[in-house]
Amino acid sequence: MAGEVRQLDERKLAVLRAIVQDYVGTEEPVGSKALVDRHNLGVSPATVRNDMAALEEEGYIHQPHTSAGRIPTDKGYRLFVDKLAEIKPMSAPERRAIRHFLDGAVDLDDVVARTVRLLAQLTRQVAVVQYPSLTRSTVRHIELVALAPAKVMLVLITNTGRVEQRMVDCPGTVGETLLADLRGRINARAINQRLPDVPGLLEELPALFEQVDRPTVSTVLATLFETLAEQNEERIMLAGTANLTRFGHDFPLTIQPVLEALEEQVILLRLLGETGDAAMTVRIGRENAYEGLNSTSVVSVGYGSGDESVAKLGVIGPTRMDYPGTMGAVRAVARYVGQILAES
Amino acid sequence: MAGEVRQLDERKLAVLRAIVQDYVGTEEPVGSKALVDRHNLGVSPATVRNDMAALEEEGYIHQPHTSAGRIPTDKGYRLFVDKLAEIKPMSAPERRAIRHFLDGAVDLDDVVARTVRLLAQLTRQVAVVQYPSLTRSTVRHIELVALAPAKVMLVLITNTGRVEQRMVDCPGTVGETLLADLRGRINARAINQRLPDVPGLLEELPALFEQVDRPTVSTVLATLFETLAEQNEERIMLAGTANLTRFGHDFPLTIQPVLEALEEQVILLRLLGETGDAAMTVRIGRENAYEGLNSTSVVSVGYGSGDESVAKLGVIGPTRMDYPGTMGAVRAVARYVGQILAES
DNA sequence: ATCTGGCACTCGGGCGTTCAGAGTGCCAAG
DNA sequence: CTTGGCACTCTGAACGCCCGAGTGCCAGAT
Repeated sequence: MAGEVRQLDERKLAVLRAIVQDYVGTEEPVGSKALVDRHNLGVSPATVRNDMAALEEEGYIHQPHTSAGRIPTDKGYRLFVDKLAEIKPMSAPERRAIRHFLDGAVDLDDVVARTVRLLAQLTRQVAVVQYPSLTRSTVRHIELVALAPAKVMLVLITNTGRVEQRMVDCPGTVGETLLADLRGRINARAINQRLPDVPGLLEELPALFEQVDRPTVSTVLATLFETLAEQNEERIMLAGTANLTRFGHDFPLTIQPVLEALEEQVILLRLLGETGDAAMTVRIGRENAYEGLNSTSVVSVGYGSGDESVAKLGVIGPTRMDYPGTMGAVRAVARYVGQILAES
Repeated sequence: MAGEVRQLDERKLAVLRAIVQDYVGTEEPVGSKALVDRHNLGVSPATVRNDMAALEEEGYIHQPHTSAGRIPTDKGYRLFVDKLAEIKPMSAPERRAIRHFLDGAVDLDDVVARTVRLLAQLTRQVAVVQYPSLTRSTVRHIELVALAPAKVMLVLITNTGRVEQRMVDCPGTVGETLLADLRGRINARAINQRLPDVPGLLEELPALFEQVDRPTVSTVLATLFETLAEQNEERIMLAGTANLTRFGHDFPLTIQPVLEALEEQVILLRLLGETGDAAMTVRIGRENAYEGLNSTSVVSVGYGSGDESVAKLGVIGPTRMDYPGTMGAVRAVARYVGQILAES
């Protein structure tokens, strides 16, 4: 049949858009009168009421009680984000400020710290930034250092500036020549390779060494592979939790599960993990898998030094948030932090 | 004159103690009747009322409005903590659980992460743990690695398991022999020395090298000293912010400045910095320098691997907290994490 | 000298009532 | 299909009321 999903005509969409905008601004249910006043849709309140009834019928808005204004539902926000809103670009001064603020960073930690604070400030919400993950980055250098006769320190440096170090307890004494040899061979093969590819490239390495040295070589490599694989080392930085106080009126109930979620790196990582690599993702209310965040929305996007994403960042706010502005800020910050990473 | 500070007799103190205990339990102003019911002070409500009047006169308690019960003031809590309360020792099973939970840690990050979670769980408040500071610890090893002709990586490993690394851009090419020489001399002098003492011990080092190498040596040493001195690299880990929701009824107002404070490493570091090294410190309400924490209390103590403290930890909670229990938990956790550090 | 019971007083908070305003749905007319 | 009109609903603020918990004080008992 022709209209299995009933088509909403142009004006009804305009009404929905207006409702979302007003509600986000005032935090109060918005009625037909107020709507026609503030937005000049060229029709009367009565007409708007009819449209509202239709929108409610379709599940885009809902009224808390009879004779109150309307509030967008998750579905309403979803439609708004998908069809009705344009991402609001940052103004030139804002872009300059972002750029300038991030430029001051001295190392990777600092970049991430500045990014997350910046994002929290711009959006006035809770910001989350994932450290550039080891998985996507490439090897800049691998170093082996003898600390004691049978103790070696392994240091891995990535192109994103991240440094990981591990102690390796070797089965026997490790000579400096062996170490130098091993170091040379590892670096020759691994430099500029993506981390997940490295184990494959080093597989045949033990066979190239003398029989007696093979246990040592294998031990070192095992630790290296472990370090490379260690996904759980993915770290996250948070800022702007104080903005939670602006969440809603039914305060403690909403905020507690959110605070709990924010403490669980695992939950946050999963949250960001659901973000598509390149495109910006918006998860609204119930769309969030973790139910503590059922009354929040998450706007996230990947960022990276080159054209591909090495990590994600985003913000968490009430479903009633300024989506165009938030999305604009998130996109801009992701873009600039990517540039910074590429330069360093 | 005899009693410049009016002496509070034994019973009045007992009344104060009872008030604090009850208020902490119920969160409601406590009246004379309720007191004699729950604690068997062998006197009548009327007598208690007289005592209360005296206590109020002295500023230890106060009533929100006429005809309400009494609430302890900061001064009342202070007296309670100083004179009336005994730190509540952990039970044997609790101690075992602490020990067991901390024993599972695999590296320093993990120790700190586990400690802070544990503390938050035990006290049901916000826990803060400072990373073992570079200042107090000693050098285990210093490593120099040539990454490129004029680029050296410097790695500092401390006895607390902390690893710091820096890139050094040298004025000219650095030969491997020079590097080995320098590495040897530095380590010979610095190993097992306290970090702040190291610069003094290495001062004369450049003079021992050939004229041409001195700029390089000086550059490396400068970076090393910088790393040693870098107090601001002191990191802090937090947990239990969700417990803030149990703070009080006048919620958003109390919680916002606290959340803000928790995000500022600087504030937290200063907070912990005020802790006396060995003794446990309790700062109650207004005693906290930072005014956002004026309606909270902070219980903190130093911990360390040997007999001396390398860092601080503590909890932040409402002034109305269970001081004996909290202090017991803080002390126990500090003790055990110290042991763990000493072993590793 | 101290404790106790009694008593009058105060005040906050819960509860029901009232009232105004905002907003709705519906209908009949344009 | 839109509009103005109208009757209806419901919330939230304001008000008044009363109960009860708690106090301070005093006079008498120990």
